[in-house]
Amino acid sequence: MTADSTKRPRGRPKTFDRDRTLDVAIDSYWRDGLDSVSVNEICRRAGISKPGLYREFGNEDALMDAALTHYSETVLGPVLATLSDDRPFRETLGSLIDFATREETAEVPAGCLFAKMRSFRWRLGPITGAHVDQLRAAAIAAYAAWLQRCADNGDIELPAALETTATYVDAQLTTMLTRISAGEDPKLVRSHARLAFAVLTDPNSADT
Amino acid sequence: MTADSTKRPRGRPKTFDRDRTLDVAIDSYWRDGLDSVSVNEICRRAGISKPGLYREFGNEDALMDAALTHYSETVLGPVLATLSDDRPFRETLGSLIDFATREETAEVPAGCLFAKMRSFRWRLGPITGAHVDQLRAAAIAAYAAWLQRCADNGDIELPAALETTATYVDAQLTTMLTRISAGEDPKLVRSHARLAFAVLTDPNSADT
DNA sequence: AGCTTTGGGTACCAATCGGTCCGAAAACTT
DNA sequence: AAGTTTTCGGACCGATTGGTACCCAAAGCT
Repeated sequence: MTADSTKRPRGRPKTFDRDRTLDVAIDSYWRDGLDSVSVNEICRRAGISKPGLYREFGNEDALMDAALTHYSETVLGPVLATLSDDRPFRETLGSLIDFATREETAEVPAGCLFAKMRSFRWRLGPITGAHVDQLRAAAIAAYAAWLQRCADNGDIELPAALETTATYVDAQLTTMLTRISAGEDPKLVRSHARLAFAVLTDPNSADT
Repeated sequence: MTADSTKRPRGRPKTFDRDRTLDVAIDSYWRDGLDSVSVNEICRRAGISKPGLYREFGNEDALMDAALTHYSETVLGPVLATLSDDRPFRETLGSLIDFATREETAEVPAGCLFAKMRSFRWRLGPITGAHVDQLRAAAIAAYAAWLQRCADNGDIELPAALETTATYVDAQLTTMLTRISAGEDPKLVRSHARLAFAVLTDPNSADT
């Protein structure tokens, strides 16, 4: 049931390409950082007019939120979903580290748009800001569920309270993503990841 | 030999207070972040005119550099100097963590101006940027010397190459400072510090 | 007093920001 | 052909940015 000429609505046909604009916005924010890409710049890169963009998204806050929504559906969701797979702890952790230290390609920038938005948190508008908070809570809950399951399996031993450990994993991964985005050497960051997660992977003596 | 009325230079006497202006700049950059304090704002807060500031410092880059210089002399230097004290590893590490997770007071903002500049690195001007790079290298060298000495003493066992371990300590402390600046709970950050540095403080089985 | 020297701040500059007004353009309906 | 409806984008808005031209005030020297 493709729209036929008979189904054409009244008025001038729309030529604004929402998806393409969103792609440009995501890539720009992701690659260059939220604070160095203005609305003007996105319009320039997407080859659209500013009123067109504002008609479609409303304002900058809503544009960023739309970008985050699309990003979380296509990138973040799948990554967090792998936490539910029943694989050995070390294997899943390795996947997470690989994701966090992925090098930049022509198609996909390094780092993570969500991580960038988190470090930009206090400058975000109310819509995007609330969305970031919600996604952050969801990520930590996913980490917690994963860790709890691995602890129940005897796959790991929790080195601290579940909540503390989950936020620790979150903080370490976020830091890695930030550093990769900043252009640091992925090899070095991975070495640091091994040190940071040794407290989880190594059988260590319990101390005070 | 205080300058007497006889030693007065020609011309109109200077009323511009460089030290006070620098104090205002440091406090503003430190407390509010480099990216949210404009030159205009600093002039407003210091109660000086913009040309006055530009006559004294030249441009924004040089002003930031002057702020960083003063900060490194009064805050950063003393902290890194404690690394040369011959105290037990855990004690020195504890001091570093206390410094990094210090809560904000009326006089001293939380976090660290240098850490803020590092996360702002690619936006800094050439002068301040080079200065930050140099201070970063100095900090890592100080960490390396400290760790090497503790390893020689048998106080710790290096979990990785010296350079890797030194940059790891640097990265973890910087992350802590950033998170404290972002308003995170110091208690939680300190818990995470215990986890992150367990690889250094705990006697752990050497693995691959 | 006048001249020189130095420091002061008002008022401006072009560029950019997020955001909007409004008339032209392109389709369908009559 | 003449409306109606909808979307289009050029040109504009006020605010803010880093930075400066310029004129005047305040001092010592002659």
